[in-house]
Amino acid sequence: MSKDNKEQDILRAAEKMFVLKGFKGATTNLIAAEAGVTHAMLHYYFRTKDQIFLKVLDSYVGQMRSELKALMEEDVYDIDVIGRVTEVMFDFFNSHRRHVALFLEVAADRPDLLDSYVSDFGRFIGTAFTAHGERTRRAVEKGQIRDISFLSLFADIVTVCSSTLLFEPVLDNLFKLDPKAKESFLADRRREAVILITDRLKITD
Amino acid sequence: MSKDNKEQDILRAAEKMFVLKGFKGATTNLIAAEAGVTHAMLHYYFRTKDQIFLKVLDSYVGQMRSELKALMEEDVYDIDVIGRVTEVMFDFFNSHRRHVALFLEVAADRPDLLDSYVSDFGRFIGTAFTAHGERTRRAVEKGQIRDISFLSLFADIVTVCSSTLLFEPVLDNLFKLDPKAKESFLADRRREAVILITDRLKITD
DNA sequence: ATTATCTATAGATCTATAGATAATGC
DNA sequence: ATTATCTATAGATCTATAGATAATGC
Repeated sequence: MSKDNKEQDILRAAEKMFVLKGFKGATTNLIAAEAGVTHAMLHYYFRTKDQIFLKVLDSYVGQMRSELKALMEEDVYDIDVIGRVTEVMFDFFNSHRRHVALFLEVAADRPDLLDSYVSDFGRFIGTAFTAHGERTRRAVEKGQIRDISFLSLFADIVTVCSSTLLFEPVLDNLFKLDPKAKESFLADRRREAVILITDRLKITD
Repeated sequence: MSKDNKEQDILRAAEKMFVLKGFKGATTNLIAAEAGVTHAMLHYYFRTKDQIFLKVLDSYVGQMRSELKALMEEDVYDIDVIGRVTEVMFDFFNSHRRHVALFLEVAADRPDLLDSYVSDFGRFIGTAFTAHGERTRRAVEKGQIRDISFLSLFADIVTVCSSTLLFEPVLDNLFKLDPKAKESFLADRRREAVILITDRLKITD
């Protein structure tokens, strides 16, 4: 009713449609219909589709980064801790399923939309990676985990946690897994993710 | 010049653009420009954009399946063999990089385009999975590899081999890795993929 | 004659804006 | 008066087709 409501409705609708249909697929008409207004309203509040996207992204990046930061704050050097971090990362990707696909689409098709984040992002990555790189190096030295760089470890975790979720459309539409089967498959993948990461770090001597 | 040439030119251009821009992004105009004809020619030869896509896909599915079949023909029960299969799978995904992303887009947005493959695909998967499921079970029984189902093993390999390549746009556009750095990163990922898979299968007793 | 190619155009649909009207806040 | 909302429409662009013209194969 009041300004804030419609504006928020539009942002919520936009987020839903972007995530569901991708950047190109989420037309202003579709978003407007979902928000229960005419598409002219989107332009009234946000001028352009790009800016709506950036607004949506903005509300996310903050949240995502703090979640990721919390996740990386742990002292990563113990195998059990890394196993738990893997679970948290899996759940993180799981609860942001289609967001990752959206992010990849935009990175590929409209990297300009992400420009304003690049330097910021780079700085965050930079500090996190030097700190964790150091910790990882010491853990390897002390023989707590097998030889690995932090970059490889991070890429390993992202890899095993995100991949299944990116293939979700295949599970849904091609294999036609029913929700129950999918749920149990995903639970399997979560266990497997932890096994893959921790086994790789165990010292076999 | 002759009919076959233009028709082939169009298919080649279509494949290139679909892979580069995705299904939605590869407009008939773009494909026509790439092929050096007017877009009316695409309709003359193939009637619709959907049919062009299906023609392109057709030429691929055969090739991909035979590659995949060759890859799965090995008796999968020895850790070294599985390690080599992982390398082959990584190279397979690497040489079909953007095809996987295209496939995921179509599976999500236009699953109807894949309908004609579903039953066929299902049959292939079905036979392959029962055969390999049995082999895997025996290998586990004989103590050659640690307890795992073939489905999990297959999903593990696909996961560790495909993920990095799906994140390629992020490496290119956000991290702005130069080709040299990317190449060495990918070589790292390839080694890591093998390590992850084989370590998970080793008997630790 | 048949096949290949182009121009022109129809009909959808998309983003964006102009301008009229309704609602709200003094 | 200002803010919010809608209708109508401009201007791009996309897929698809009709119909004219050029090239090719008898």
